[in-house]
Amino acid sequence: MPDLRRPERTYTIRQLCIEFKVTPRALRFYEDKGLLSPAREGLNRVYNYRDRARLTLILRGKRVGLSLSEIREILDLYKLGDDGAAQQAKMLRKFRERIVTLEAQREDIDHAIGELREACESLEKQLAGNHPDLLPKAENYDQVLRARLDGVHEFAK
Amino acid sequence: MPDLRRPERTYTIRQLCIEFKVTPRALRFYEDKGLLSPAREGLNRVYNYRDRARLTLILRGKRVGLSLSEIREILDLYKLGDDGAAQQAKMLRKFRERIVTLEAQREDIDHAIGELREACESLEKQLAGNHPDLLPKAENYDQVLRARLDGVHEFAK
DNA sequence: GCCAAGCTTGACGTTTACGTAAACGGGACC
DNA sequence: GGTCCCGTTTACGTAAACGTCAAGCTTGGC
Repeated sequence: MPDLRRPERTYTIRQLCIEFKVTPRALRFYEDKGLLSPAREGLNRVYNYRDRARLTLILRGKRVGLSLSEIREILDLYKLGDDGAAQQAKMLRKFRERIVTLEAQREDIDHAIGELREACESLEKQLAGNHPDLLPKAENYDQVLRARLDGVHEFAK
Repeated sequence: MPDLRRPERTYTIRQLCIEFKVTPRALRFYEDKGLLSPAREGLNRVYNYRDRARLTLILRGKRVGLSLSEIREILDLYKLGDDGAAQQAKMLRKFRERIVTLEAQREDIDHAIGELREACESLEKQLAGNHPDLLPKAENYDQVLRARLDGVHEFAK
């Protein structure tokens, strides 16, 4: 019996689904699209730690707004490794482009957060004056913190 | 003839499309979905500065990954203003939720940017050693800066 | 031996955010 | 008077990212 914390550890489709809060359909879909290619044991899929790492990247990519095909491109580029210098140069350009895009997105997000904070403050003031009973309390930091430490992301949607 | 910089300024659909780099179809679609409601001059749409501001918010929302219906919700909440305290409380909760989501997204983006930077550095080193001719130069800061000052965002896609 | 649980592969349905084409109206220009 | 050009509505098409059956295999438990 293998040490469950070792890289030799493997996962069933369901285990990964539960851990990352996705459906089996999604994982099969990613496989269809060439983003994952787990081993098989008979017909059943067997995911290893590399598949798990790729899934992490896939989901992160999704969270920052990349399409599956864009994610696939990046994953493929990684895979190519040191195939040819020309490929590497192309890869470098792509990465730089992506960085610029992401930085712009970051600015948008900061902007949005700023506006939302202001709106919250103004709302809090109004409510504090008129209906302090209705004033929802700020989040429980303990909970938020634990969720983050657990790697849980249930904020989406 | 009105001062074009004043809030009284109005816009045709095409003017807004060019300024924000969207298609007429998109603006009509947003209207269908209740995100915009420009005045009419006969059949023709006439957008004022408030419509323009809403469009700015719509596009920013899109950039940070909100769906049109989510954007509509937020816009509607703004519109409600000080209708009822209960509505305000709901709005406050929604805004706080949205902030948490956006902060998580920002972390993802930072993470992704970090990884991409590392990958770039490693690629640059390899290329510098083997094929310095193929090494693409970092972006022209002048260009990037001017684009930003112009409010141009052509990084997407 | 059988049934339920969990896996598999199709295959069709759904939502979102538009694209695209058809058919029409009204000014401006030549 | 024709013809662009810009605008309109209506309507069907599409790509992405899955959801949702349907039908079948296999494996453990009773």
